[in-house]
Amino acid sequence: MADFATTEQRLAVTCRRYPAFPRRPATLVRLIKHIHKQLHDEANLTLRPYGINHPQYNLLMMLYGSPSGTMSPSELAEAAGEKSANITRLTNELCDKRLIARHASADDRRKIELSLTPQGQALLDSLLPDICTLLGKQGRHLKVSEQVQLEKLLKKFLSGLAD
Amino acid sequence: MADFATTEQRLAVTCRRYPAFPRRPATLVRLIKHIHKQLHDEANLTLRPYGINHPQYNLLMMLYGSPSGTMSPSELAEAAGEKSANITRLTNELCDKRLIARHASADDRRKIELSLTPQGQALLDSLLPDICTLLGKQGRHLKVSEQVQLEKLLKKFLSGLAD
DNA sequence: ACTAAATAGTACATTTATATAATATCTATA
DNA sequence: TATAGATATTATATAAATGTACTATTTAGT
Repeated sequence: MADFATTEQRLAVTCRRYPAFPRRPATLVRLIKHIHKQLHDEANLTLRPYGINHPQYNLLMMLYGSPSGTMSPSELAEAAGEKSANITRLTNELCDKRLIARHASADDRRKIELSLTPQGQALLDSLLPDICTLLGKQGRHLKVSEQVQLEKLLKKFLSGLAD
Repeated sequence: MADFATTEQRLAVTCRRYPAFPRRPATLVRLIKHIHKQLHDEANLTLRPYGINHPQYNLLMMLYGSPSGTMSPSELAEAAGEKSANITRLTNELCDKRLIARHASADDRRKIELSLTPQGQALLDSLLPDICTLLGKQGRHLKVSEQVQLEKLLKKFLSGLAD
């Protein structure tokens, strides 16, 4: 899977059979897919010892990075890129583990405010060293200047995707 | 979701609370996640009228791009980035729709050879124009030179991910 | 104030993905 | 040729994600 050569060969065959096929964008799309899968799997592997999976970790980190320390389920869904229906299940699981807490919002009674509990905070404190190590390893093949350039290009690419 | 600014704000807060957090790799990881999700959703939207979803389309395209025209389930799993257990269900669905066919391999009776049927080929012929349009649109914000550069950096990034 | 439309959240049913283990076949070596 | 180990595939059970529909609340227009 980390070997991309066979994928490129398949793209070459595809373009031969269907010359209009936009090879470069297609290559980018397949690269993104490969990388995403790899990142997802590696994160899950790192997180497993801590009893949570990647989506759950993401939710915790969204709350960790929230300026106010709280987010509503729909904000969380948007931030984490999950469907809102999915958030209910994931936050239920995190509530069951006492990693986050639900509180009714004062100014809009439709809303619920989610926040990290001390236990949730403690869990993050315990696992962040491993996550930092992982992120460091994942970026190791790129010089800082390349990381900056890649970030810039990815943002530009993202901006071309409709929403 | 296509607005990445709030994500960057959260990363800033995260780094303030936890200075060792590797901000640049983390930004790359979140960008990849956002882009992947967007690509996945847009592809599904385009494919829906044709009665297949993105994973199924991917399998068909792997076969389409295969030099020999056939692949075993495990080759297909590797190529499409699906877990091998998942391939059984997906290929079952495609077989039910008569888009692919299964044949026992002559030289290794453990193996099965999967190939596109004429109907599968016809379906691809009918949907590829829409897919090409989509891919063209998705790459439109990047100049060719930028696409080349992005491709190069993504490959380098991928090479740093263990397998 | 009253009503229509919009928003927030969740429940439920369905679809999709994963992990585990079972079965069959092949390969290598004693 | 026996047999241990590796490989290919699938069955089954479990988990995760999604779509749809529903309730409650708020907002905006009359």
